[in-house]
Amino acid sequence: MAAQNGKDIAADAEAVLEAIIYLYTEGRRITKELARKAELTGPQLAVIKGLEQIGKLSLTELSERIRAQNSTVTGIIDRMEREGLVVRERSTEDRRVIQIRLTEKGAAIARAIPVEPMEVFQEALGILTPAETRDLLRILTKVANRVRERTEPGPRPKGNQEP
Amino acid sequence: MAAQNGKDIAADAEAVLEAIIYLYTEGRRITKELARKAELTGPQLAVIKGLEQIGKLSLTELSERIRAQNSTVTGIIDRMEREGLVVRERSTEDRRVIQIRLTEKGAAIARAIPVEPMEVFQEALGILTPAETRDLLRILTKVANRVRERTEPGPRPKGNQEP
DNA sequence: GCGGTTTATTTCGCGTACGAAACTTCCTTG
DNA sequence: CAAGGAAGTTTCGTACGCGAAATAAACCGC
Repeated sequence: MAAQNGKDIAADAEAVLEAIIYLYTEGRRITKELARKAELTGPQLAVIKGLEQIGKLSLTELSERIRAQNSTVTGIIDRMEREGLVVRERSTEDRRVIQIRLTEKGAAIARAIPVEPMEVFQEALGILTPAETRDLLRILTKVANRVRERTEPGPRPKGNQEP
Repeated sequence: MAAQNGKDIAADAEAVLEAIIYLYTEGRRITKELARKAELTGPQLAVIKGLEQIGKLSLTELSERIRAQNSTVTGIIDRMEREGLVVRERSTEDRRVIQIRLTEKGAAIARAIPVEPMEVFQEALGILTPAETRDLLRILTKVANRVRERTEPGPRPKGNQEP
């Protein structure tokens, strides 16, 4: 029951990071491959699946959903509109917002792709025992919260010292 | 001690994935911010730190180190060479390979950036008990190996069914 | 109802990121 | 040693991905 020294901890941190990077990039790769069968890119598949579930989303809502900046999503929607997969519609209530919805072509593709990208992970996580899954979630959450604390010191994500 | 049903497991998988995505993207964000202080980008910082450690690397070795394709790294090195941070040298033994090493300017910047991006994670992992760290590593490795099995079926990563 | 601020989206410039094809050099094998 | 393949790098085309600035519409207080 020797306590771990600094070197061990550093090595473990490195290994954990390795694993996280591997899982993340592999997840992206799998999503991309899945999308390719429908002539889509990864982000485009995420958009189509999001719209299929909700039906209609503003550009900002879509951005939050796929974790990207608005300026990025503008480009993605541009290309998808060019391909006839989605349409932009200006909202009548608030004329600043653009609603995005699937065309019939887009909806058909959404229906044709059965699985959520997430499912690959669910399958992999399925080999863990329930206790392991619980532990994993608990420990990861603990680490994530710690990182969050360190990187979001105050309640203001916008203000900074030089105007 | 009821067994978890499918819905619970799906929710857990989603939450685990959330945490992994969060940790990964946050890691990138932190690296990027660190790099910005030296007028670098994230990948450029990774290159400089890699070269500082090893001294000299071929483009392919560098690609593996920063987990990117050769064609991507070509562009990164182009820009870094333009900025006078690195130089390309054709190997005399094997004239196909390009060795990349830091210039004095690049080395100075490497010295000026004290921390490994990794340290933020080590700090965060520091709040775990040794047992938790071990468990985390063990479980993540188990999941990663499972994904690896599923995605690398045989010992030949190149062959496929249509020639 | 006018000026000032906020919110939603787009534009712009730059830097990855990837896969396929081209190019050069090296290495086999007949 | 010549033909052919393999390995290392670059080029090309396309698609993110981000932040800063621009634009347009809504809101707010008075």
